[in-house]
Amino acid sequence: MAITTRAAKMAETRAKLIAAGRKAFAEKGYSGASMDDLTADVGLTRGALYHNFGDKKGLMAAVVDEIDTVMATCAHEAGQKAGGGWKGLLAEGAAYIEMALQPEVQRIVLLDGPAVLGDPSQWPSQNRCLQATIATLQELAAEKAIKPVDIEAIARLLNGVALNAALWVAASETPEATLPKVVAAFECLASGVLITPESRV
Amino acid sequence: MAITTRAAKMAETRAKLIAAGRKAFAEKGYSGASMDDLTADVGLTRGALYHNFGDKKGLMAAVVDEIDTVMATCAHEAGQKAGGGWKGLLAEGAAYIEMALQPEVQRIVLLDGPAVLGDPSQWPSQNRCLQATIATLQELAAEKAIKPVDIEAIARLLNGVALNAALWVAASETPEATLPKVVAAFECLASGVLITPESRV
DNA sequence: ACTAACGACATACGAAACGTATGTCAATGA
DNA sequence: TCATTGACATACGTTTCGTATGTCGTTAGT
Repeated sequence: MAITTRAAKMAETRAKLIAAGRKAFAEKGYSGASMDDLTADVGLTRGALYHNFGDKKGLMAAVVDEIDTVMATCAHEAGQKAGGGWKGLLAEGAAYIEMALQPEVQRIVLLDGPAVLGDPSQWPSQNRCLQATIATLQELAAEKAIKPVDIEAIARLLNGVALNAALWVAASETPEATLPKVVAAFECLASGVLITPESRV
Repeated sequence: MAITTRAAKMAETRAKLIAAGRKAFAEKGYSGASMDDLTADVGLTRGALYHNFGDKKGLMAAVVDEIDTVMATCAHEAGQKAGGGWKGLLAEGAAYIEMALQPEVQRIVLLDGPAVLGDPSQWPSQNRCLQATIATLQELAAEKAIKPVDIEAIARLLNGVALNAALWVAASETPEATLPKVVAAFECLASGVLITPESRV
């Protein structure tokens, strides 16, 4: 069944380039990554890259989208597993923070991503994550559990807190010790939107 | 009094390069800024740049430090003017958010800065701002006004929220309309650290 | 089945831009 | 006055990106 149709081969090429991009961007940063070296690592040349992704930034966008999509999915699943609602929201944030312990995530998504692709809130993958947060908040708003504030604003800021918290944990000298403190602080700030101060749904 | 001692001339050279750096980095981004063009704009060459700042990153660090120091000072003054304490903390955050409406701040400090210089919480200027926030929080903690959480964690996250909020406002299509919503959301989240839910000191 | 067209990728080329190594000129100190 | 130092300019080599062109296998039409 090793039939190699063109489409399959091209998909394989794209996958190989994205994988090489993840590695190179994570290890050397965006500007430090050479497209010559990167493509040679998987037995290709820059021709394949420019044909598939347009330019260096195009590959970066594909890499960021892949990583960020996985992050959003994992965070959402963590929220569902926690039962949704308020606890789900907290679990989602905590999951997001923990994922950023990975150097790959930190370097590519948190540091170089915004510089190369612009404000993260404009990324399609971030929008998916944002929509999930907004949905949860609307659910809570319907239950009159949270204050009457702009939901999108809160959702964006909450995501931003998680993202920033992740950055700090990653840069910390003792990430394992910092993580619980950050998660607690995150939950503390998040509780600001609750009407009943110590509500634990 | 136009005595041009060497030290004064060198300081003037540094100032001219930093000013040119602010302009070039703001308009073209870090990687897009050419050191040849940048230095030529102020009647110098790359020789002066590499002699004074070591490399391109060195100039970027000087530019970021200058801008960020001004931001920290302004934010602190806004906090003092609001009377310190809880209201001071909110005013500080709001001031920080408003400053990021400037494209120069957004591009250099919020986007390229972290990518080039690493996690902002490691910058000396950010540390000064952080210390101010920590001091205010400790003051509130002494009054038993806030929950018993890790103060440094809260301070870092609060700064992070402000920074992220600023980024969103700046990227927004209608910054003026977004700003009040974001500030309200910021205050909402910040209130999470308060023990008494609706405390307005 | 044969050929023409197309798509995927390689190769060659030109144009920056960075960092360094070297050169130059003015200011300082003995 | 003269040697030395420091601030800056100039020249050079290397690296890298993006494009323009070339090549080969595959598909479609007859």
